[in-house]
Amino acid sequence: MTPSTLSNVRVRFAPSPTGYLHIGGVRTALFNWLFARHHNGKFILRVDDTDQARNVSEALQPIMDGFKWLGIDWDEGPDINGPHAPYYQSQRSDLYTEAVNKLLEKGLAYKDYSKPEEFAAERQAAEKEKRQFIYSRTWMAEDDAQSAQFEAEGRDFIVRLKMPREGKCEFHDMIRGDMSFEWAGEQDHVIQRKDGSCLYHLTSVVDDGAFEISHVIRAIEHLPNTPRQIFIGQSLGLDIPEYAHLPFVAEPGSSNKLSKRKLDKYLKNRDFKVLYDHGEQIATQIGFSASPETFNPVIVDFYREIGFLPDAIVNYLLLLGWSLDDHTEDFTREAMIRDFSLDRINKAPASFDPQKLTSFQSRYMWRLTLDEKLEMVLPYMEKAGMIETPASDDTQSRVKAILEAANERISLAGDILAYKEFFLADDKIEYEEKPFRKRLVNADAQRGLLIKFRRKLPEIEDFSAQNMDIILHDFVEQEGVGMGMIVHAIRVALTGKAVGFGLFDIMSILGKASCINRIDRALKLVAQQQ
RNA sequence: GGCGCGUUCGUCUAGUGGUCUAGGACGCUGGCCUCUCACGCCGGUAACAGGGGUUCGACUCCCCUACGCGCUACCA
Repeated sequence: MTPSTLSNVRVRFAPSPTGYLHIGGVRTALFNWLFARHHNGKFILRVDDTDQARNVSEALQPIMDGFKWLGIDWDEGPDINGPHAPYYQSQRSDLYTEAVNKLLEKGLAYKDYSKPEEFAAERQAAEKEKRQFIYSRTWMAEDDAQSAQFEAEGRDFIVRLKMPREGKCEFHDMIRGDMSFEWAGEQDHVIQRKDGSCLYHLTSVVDDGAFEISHVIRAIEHLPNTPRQIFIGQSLGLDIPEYAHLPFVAEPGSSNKLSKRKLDKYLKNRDFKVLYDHGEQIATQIGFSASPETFNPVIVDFYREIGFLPDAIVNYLLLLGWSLDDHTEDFTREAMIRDFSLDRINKAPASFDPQKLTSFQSRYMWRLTLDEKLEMVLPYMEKAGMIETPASDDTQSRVKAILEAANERISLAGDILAYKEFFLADDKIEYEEKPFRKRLVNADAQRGLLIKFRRKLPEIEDFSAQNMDIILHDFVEQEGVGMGMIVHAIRVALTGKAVGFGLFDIMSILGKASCINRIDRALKLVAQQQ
């Protein structure tokens, strides 16, 4: 499919205002967005708020913010409107009522005066006999006279679709091919409640028609709903859109659908655990600006909070159910818009893999320039109280030096918080117990070397990494020992840690005075322990 | 129960009847590099759900079974 074969592409994503943006929803929205952009069409956001009465804007904001952060923009929708406003379903009820009336007039829907118990009894009887349930339409009123009669009995009505009971509904799915469903398998679905409010199938079809939606790209769970929606659309005389049903996103290591109702469970999921713990460590240091309920690896806020790059997430999600070929994995926005096509979407569910997402994130992070990294990292350090706000030039250059030295060790912006020892006063360093004992307390020879090395420091003028490299190598050569004999002791004395980036970088960033102070203090603490 | 969708390494996937002793990526793993960690480099592990057809030939087409998922709501 090339842009020239399709014109006037209009697609939509219809989130309900839940207060957070779910990762599966992002993927569906992304595919819609990509399809629209590829065909120079429009991507529309419609708010599915028929249920929620209040706080819609509050619950919608995080969703719109999430999309904006991810760089998924819409051409028509709540905050910007467009030719078919309003974009809130709660504000379009007149249209739905009108549609219901039209259906009623045409005899393609009917008022049903059954009481819920009566209807349920019929259904249960069918279930008991293990036969398919087909409503008897006993309480169906097809004209005013019948209605009056039922109403005289004190009955209320709801509106049901008068579904065909023979023949087939056939349609083409752009991902799955030709579909065929028996009409007999369909129920007389309710489209309007007793209180006049309308149900999803009706509202969705009416709005798709009103918005002139050309392609409905949505999750597979809607596939069996399609016949009844086509029925509604045809009954209303609307153009039927093309359909494309996406495979769902499954939980890590499982074929269960990733659900927004199982947030708590996911915190315990084995594959999510590592990511979550990593994130939590960062979030606790900056004081959780995301709400705890949305701090969850199935929600976009989580990733934003701890310093993921939107491009990494989008690139990862793109490949969850879609591929270009057998080797291309990195896509710029331009490339994905250019290359995206519905016919390369997979049919099978794809399970969400936090590890692979993380590997995309790392790659994207590493590609950033020093200044870009600085920009990302500074807010985290400020929020954690590690540096002053705004950061002085001195601080910024120290952070840059750390960024350069740490290099690939930083995958998320929040990872910078692991280097707080460079911003602590020399007498505030905390020593990790095990390496402190192993490299200093219980290592007489190493400690001896450290003391010797310490004595040389005051004479050194040039504390650059290059020079410290030369000096230390000379030192071990003179002593006739390997680097391993002294390096660990110095590192522990300077940073309190067993692991970290290159020692020469550490010394250079810290500078002469700090190095001396920290070694002296470590040595003093060792003496106290002996 | 009925209807529908799906099933290639642990995971994401390539594969559209012969190029497949099934390719790539993430993960895991052995080694190298090395001041630790990370990066990088070289190597390894591991899959066509099962059974019948069709065909000279099937991962690719058809059927059945199994398993998974969904719809069957006055949810979306």
